[in-house]
Amino acid sequence: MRNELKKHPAADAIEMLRQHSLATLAQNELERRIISDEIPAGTKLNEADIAAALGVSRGPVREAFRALGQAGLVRVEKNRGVFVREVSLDEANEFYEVRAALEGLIGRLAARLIEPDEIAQLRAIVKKMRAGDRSRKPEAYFVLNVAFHDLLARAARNKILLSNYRSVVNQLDLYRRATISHSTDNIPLSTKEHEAIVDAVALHDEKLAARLMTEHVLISRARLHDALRPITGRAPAAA
Amino acid sequence: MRNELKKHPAADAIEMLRQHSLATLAQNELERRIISDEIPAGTKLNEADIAAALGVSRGPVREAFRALGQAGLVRVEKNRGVFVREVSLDEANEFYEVRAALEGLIGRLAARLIEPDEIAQLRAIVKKMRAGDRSRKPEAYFVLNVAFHDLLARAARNKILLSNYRSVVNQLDLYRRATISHSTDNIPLSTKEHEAIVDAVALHDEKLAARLMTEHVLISRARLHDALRPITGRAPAAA
DNA sequence: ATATTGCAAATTGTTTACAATCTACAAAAA
DNA sequence: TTTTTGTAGATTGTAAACAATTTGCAATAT
Repeated sequence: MRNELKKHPAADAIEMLRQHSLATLAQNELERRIISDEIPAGTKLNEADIAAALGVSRGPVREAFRALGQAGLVRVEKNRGVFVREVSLDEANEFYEVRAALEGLIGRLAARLIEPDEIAQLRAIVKKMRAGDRSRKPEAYFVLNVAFHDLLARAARNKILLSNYRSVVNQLDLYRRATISHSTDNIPLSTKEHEAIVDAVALHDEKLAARLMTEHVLISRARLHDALRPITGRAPAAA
Repeated sequence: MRNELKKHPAADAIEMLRQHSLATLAQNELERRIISDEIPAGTKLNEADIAAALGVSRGPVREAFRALGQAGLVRVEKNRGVFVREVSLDEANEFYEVRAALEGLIGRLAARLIEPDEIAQLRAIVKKMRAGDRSRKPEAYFVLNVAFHDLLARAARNKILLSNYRSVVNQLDLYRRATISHSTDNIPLSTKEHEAIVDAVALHDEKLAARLMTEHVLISRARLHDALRPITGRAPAAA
């Protein structure tokens, strides 16, 4: 048996540097900035500028670009540069369809496999949503909404599903951010749906949870389109 | 209006080189070799060797590695190298769950949007499957099976769904190839399922098509596990 | 024998330099 | 004016050089 050393506090930091190359660092940092809308959709990403900003050379930045391109967060055009991806209305509709299917599976698996403490966490989130209902603070609600859905996605205990789900959500957010800053949505109704979902999951009712999750996504899409129609002036394409 | 030149035959080749950098070329070539099992799962990919084989420098190869890593086809370990991804049995089960959900959506959308000529193509594929039924040629059947499912995925007319579907299938194949070379599966039964799916899609019965597709995937998984149990000696984890 | 240590070679990570392409803008031509 | 052409600068694509880490294999110690 190998000599096991007691873990020193600094070991964490060492392990961090051990696994992360400059390319992954750059990738994580750019992903964070894109998802947080710090760098808005359509922005051109200049290699030299980003390399300078991160204090690295262009090589790692180019590697990060390739990964982000595959993740669908940027668009790479040869000899022209890379741009933060812009998601069209049609693409957003397609993403919603896929997300609805994935959330349906999440609902079913979560209803089957969720742990009691996770149910408690879900109820806590919904409680906060209800509390903030009157204030209608969109960004606060948005954070809670992400936490709610991500917690459920983790409760499904399927890593592949989780990563696919997160990928779809990230790309879909590129659309939402670009249009309205995730409008008021109609928070009270959405919160009621969340409550129904928690109840179904807590009762381990797989079919109901799956159905409610799928419907919740499609209703959210419809709500977003309703909020959008007065702006664009045209009805979104039918699903 | 701009002066439009008639398209010269060589224009295609020029357009090819115009859009593809050496990095994307390397990515496509490696992806092809991995998916075709020319490079089997677990293989270590040496940067210098691959660069030399493709006649390029290491830079583009490293960029390709990053994209393939994000696509889930290779695993990147810092300072150790990149390896063709190995998909475990547990991961394969997770992939099957996700694929079942995606195929369900594909069945529903295809039933809604499929064109007559596509139905004819589906029937032609199934006919070939039936013809080859007696010979039980696994690799020939495998090709037809891929064609069948990919055609349906395209018929769903959702680019996002299509790319997600293909990504899942590619990664799932890493598992199948590594275990048995996609066994005899029980081709007659599988072909019957395909026929039922075509009928449902041709009748535009969305609910039925969705259900049949989902079940088809889960049954395929069960069949693969049945074929596997005599080898591994243990029952696969429950879904 | 078994485990540990210490190089040398191989491999990966990163930077730097160079080549090719695009962009912007001015000059010339229609 | 409008369009075209040419050129300088900026930006991206690729290759090559350098630095850091790992790996394989002796030599040594236990």
